[in-house]
Amino acid sequence: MAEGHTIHNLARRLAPVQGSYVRALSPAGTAVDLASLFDGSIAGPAVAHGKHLFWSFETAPTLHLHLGMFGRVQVRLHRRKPSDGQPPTDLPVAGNVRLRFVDTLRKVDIKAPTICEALDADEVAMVRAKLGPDPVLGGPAPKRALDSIHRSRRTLAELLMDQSVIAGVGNVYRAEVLHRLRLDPFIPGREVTPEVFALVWDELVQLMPYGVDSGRILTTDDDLERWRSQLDGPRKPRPTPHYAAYLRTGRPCPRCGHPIAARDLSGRRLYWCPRCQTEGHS
DNA sequence: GCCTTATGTTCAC
DNA sequence: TGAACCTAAGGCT
Repeated sequence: MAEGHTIHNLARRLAPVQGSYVRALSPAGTAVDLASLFDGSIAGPAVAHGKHLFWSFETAPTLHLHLGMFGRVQVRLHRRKPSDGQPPTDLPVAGNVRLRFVDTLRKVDIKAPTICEALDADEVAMVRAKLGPDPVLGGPAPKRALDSIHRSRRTLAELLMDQSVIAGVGNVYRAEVLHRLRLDPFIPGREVTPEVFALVWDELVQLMPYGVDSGRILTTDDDLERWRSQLDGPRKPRPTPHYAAYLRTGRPCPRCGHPIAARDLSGRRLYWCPRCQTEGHS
C-alpha cells in the first residue's frame, strides 16, 4: 500500500544496510546502467518524503524511488551466510526485479517502480521543493499548506491528495481521515478554516505513524487498539486493516448505518458517508 | 482461468 | 478526460 506510511516504513527497513558495502544488479536487465552507478558503493541513509524515497550512497548519486500503484520493495535477510564473506550476486530472482542491492546480510529487491532513477543533490532538492509538508514528521499544522488550500478552487478532498499541499496522503488515508472527523469532503478550499485544517493535520500526524510501524493503514479505533495491545517484538504480526469508508460502497456506515457513497473526483474514487460527513462548514 | 479494480503520477489530446 | 505504466488480488464463471 504505497501511501506515505509505506515509504517511511521502507526507509526504516533500509536503515540496517547503511554503512554496508553493496553490490547493485539489474536482474531483469532493464536497469543495467543504473545499477552500475551504485555497484560497489557504501550505502548511506534512506529518507522518505511523502511517497518519495531518497537513498543516498557514499560514492554514488542518490537513488530516487516512487512506487506508484504497482511498485514493491522487498528487504530480506539471506538464508545462509555467504561462505566467501562477499555480498552474494547469484541469488535466485523471483519475478521482474528492476534493481537489486545485496550486502553480506540482506538483499533489497525493487519491483515495478514508477520512478527509479539516480539524482544529484540539486535534483533531489528540486524534487523535494515540489512536495508539501509530511505529516509523518509531525509538528503543528503548517501555515504553508493552509495557504495553498485557501488559494485553491478545489475541494478539501482533492487538496488532501495534492502532494504539493501535503505529502504522503493517498486515497485510503483521505477517505478514512475525513470519515473519522465527520468532515464533508466537498468543502471548498477557501472555506477551510484554520481550525478544520488543524483537525485534519493533527489526525494525520496521530494516525500515520501507526501506518509506518505496522506497514498497514490502521484508522479505525478497533484496528488501532488491536495493534497497540500487541506486544512489540521482531515477530509482531502485520494486521489486516478494516476501513470505515474506503472501498465500502453501498455498505452501511459503521457510525450511522447510511450506505457509503462513492464517486469519481478528479480521476480518483472518493468514498464517504453522505449522512454523517457534513461537518467543517463555517 | 478471465475480468475488473486498485494504494499513483505523468503526459497527450 | 483518458491512456499509459504494469502487478496483484478478488470476484466471477
